[in-house]
Amino acid sequence: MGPARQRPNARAATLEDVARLAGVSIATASKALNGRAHVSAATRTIVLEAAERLSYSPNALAQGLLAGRTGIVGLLTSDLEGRLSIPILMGAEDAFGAGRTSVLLCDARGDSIREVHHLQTLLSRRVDGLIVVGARPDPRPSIGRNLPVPVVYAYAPSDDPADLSLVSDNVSAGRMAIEHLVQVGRRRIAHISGDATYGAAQDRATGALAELSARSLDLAGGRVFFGSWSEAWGRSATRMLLAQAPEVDAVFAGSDQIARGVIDALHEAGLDVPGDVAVIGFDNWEIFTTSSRPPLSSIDMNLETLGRVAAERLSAAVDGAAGSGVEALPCRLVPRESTTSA
Amino acid sequence: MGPARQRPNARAATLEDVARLAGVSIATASKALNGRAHVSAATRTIVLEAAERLSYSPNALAQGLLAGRTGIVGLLTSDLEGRLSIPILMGAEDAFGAGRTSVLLCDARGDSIREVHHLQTLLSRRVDGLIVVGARPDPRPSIGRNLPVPVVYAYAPSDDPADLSLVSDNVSAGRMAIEHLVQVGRRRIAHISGDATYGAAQDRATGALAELSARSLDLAGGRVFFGSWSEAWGRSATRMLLAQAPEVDAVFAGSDQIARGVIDALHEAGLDVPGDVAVIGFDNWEIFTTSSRPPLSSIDMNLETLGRVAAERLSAAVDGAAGSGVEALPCRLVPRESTTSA
DNA sequence: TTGTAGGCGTTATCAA
DNA sequence: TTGATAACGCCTACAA
Repeated sequence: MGPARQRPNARAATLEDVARLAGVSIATASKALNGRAHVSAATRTIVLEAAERLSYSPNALAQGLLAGRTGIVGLLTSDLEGRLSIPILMGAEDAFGAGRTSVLLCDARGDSIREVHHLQTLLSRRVDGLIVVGARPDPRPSIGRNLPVPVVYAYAPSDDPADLSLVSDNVSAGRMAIEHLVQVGRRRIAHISGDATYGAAQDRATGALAELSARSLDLAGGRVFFGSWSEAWGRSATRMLLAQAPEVDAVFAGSDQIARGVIDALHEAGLDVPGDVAVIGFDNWEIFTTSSRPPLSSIDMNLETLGRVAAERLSAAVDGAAGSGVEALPCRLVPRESTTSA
Repeated sequence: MGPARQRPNARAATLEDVARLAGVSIATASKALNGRAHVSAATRTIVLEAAERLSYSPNALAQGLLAGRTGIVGLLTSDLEGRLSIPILMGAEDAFGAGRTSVLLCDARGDSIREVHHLQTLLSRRVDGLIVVGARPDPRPSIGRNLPVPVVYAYAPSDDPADLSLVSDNVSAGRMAIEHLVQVGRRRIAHISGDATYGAAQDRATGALAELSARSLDLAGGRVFFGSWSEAWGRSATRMLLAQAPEVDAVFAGSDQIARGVIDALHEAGLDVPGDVAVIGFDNWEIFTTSSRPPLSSIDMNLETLGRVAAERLSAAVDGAAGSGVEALPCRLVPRESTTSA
């Protein structure tokens, strides 16, 4: 019955342990610890000391059972690399406020069976909300209506318009890229992008073409060079481009990897970046942008913001009607030396 | 009282709802759903149908409260990019068996205050175990003894020998790299690595030197080129190397990024890879190994295995004494074209 | 100011 | 075979 000392792997102390050590009832201990009124200062002090001695930390399970909310949100992803999920997760953590809400991360690895399985596990754990992150920025199957928790899709929108989806505004990002290149004095701008079946690739191209057209400029090379999201494609497309439009003075690449291939090929052709040709990438993936020669300007999709807004929408949905439809969030241009003014 | 249809955001059904719909007691419904004996086949069918109709899924909180275990493990990381945590997380998920155990991911972002905070949150949520993933492969501060749950450190070991740590066997990985290069016919091998303050860099170099010495070979360039974990360092170190030891026929790079810089500089010097010089990297980071020209041989740290073993050790620790000390797990060599036999 | 008691959803024990 | 009941740890009306 003496004061319990910490022992290796001691079982966690309960409120009852604290109350007993403090010589008060469980109810009083609870009030004291939660800062409720109707507790004398002396009693409060005694209880707090007892809790301290026992390293008491309240059992969040029991609290959750009672409160009807767990303070946990599920993050269901298919993003093997984690390069999408992690920033989104961090944004969500920030928005919820560290400690108040935790994130349960489940990777379905592109397997819909596993996804359903994870979904059921998350629902069983009574998460307060769900963020679904797709692997590519195109509509993906909804995980279902009538779920007992609010759901927000991030990066990849749901194919059900009744769901709420948050995506990057790729159209305006395309405009942004062109606008920037024009501002640094370029006029003969080409666009080398990735897989044409990606909606994001189409959207970026649409935005870029719209902005060019608004400025009465033509696309260098006469067409968008769609291919694959690889460095190799960036190289070979650039060779084709140089053959068709040797006067090109800027390239808007659909990804940072493509941009690296573009720069590579430009160097091989004896051209200087940005002296002869300015290059801007997409994704702002640091390992590419900073190791590139010269450092690569790029467009950041603000994934942290996506996560933050997802968290806000979930919080809003808990107490009120959930939104629906697709919400496009702005991207951000990060200028570096590859597009320095000539 | 009629059968409840699913409604948008309907509250989750409880066991009591199922029992009522099936016309049995809560106890019977529980037994039927859990496949326990002493339930008639007819009753079981009725209960299962009721559960199905209500999309019943048991409240894991209530189960956990009773069972004294939550089926959740915490993953505490400082790995901003997620390139360590995600593979480790996936390995752990696999080992636990999907669905039986979920992983709560917390990123401390290198901030020890935040780390303590996350730790308390995780303990409060009564996780069954904790995996701590450091950002760099050197001893890191222990999160403390006498914790009420078992802890395994992965990638970065704890500085307290009483803790259990799982790390990659960098020494034997260094031997492995040299052995491979020798097997493809190389004799004049150099080692360009990263920051010398990293224990892993030292270990890999130690292993490499030991293997060279065992084969009576000298290190090309006469010393290990320590620098930084960057492509730029790979390039400049290679230039120095070529000036000092133009006869070099292989380079063991301390990371894939360094290896890319090495290959770059070799190409600039008019040398062929692997024709003139073979190059092997470290980390087996796919975006680098496959986009490299030629595709880069590399050493994989088997992070999934690290996660899997961490999960196994945690499971073992739950029912029995936890281990302690540092356990080194083998790496794996992935050959590609950059070290094809000459 | 303090303590008693009920309930959150589930499982297990024991009686019917 | 079934069902009432007691936990698990916590919070909160309400009673003392």
